[in-house]
Amino acid sequence: MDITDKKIAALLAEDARRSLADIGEAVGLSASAVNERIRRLAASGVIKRFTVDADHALLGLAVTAFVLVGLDYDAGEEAFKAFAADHPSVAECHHVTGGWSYLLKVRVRDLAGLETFLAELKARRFLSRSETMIVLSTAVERGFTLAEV
Amino acid sequence: MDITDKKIAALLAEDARRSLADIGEAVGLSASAVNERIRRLAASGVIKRFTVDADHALLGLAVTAFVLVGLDYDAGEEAFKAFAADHPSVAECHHVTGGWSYLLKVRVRDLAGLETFLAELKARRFLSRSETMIVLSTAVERGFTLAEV
DNA sequence: TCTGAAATCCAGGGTGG
DNA sequence: CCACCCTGGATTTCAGA
Repeated sequence: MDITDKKIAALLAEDARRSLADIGEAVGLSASAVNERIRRLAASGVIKRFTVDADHALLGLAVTAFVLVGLDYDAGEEAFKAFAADHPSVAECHHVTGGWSYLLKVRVRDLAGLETFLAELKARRFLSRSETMIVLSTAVERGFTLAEV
Repeated sequence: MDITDKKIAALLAEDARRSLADIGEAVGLSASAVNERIRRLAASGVIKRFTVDADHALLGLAVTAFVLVGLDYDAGEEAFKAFAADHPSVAECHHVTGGWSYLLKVRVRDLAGLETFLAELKARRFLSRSETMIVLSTAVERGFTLAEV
């Protein structure tokens, strides 16, 4: 896990389809050496998976929202996490410090879909309170850059 | 943009290194037909980019936090967005509805790094107020699943 | 669907810390 | 001695016809 590995990881985060030869040129290694490093990065878990960024609006999920959840602990924290993991609208679920228990990032087709989602949370008695912030626009969304490492 | 395209996109979101033949088998198409569809998905912008999910903790970014920003509009909204776009610690920046202007997702090495980041925001007079939620654990983090489409 | 071109993967051997 | 790198060829994947 040296600086070269980090450069390779950053290059892959930008474009995972870059050829090994290209990456090698950028970091000053042969294609096979790069291949071996990527294999190790994946094996060690630094690279969790190869994936694609999709444009959710084009896929019919026009609305993104963040939901601050004040959990009703009678309902069970594990049950809540299981619900979040299983629910297809939940893109992220973080346990956070502060006045709220969890922060959810949800993606739904439209505002009606958001209302349905919130109704589900209420029906299952997970909420003691909640606050929803609808995303109007996203200025930045990225994996990571080298500078921050 | 039919159901097959969505299936392909979902499969790629799970594992972008799956072979065309595998994907073809899953959706009932030949490898080259899949190849052509992926090319179109990328060209049309449904697939924005191929990338990797990295384990930020292993890369030395142990702390993730969400910062709710109440913008001081004298400082300039465009300037703030430019700051967020350029700052390596900012993973996401969303303009949101509700009592706060922006929601930032930041990744830093440690709590000292978080403090430094907040100090930068203050030094540039972007904040009229702010609230920081540190991520204790992340239960869900994924691209998208087919069910939600 | 087929085919040439390109990328990836693997084995072997070499080099430096 | 171990970790890492390079070369060269076999195999797979890819993009266009």
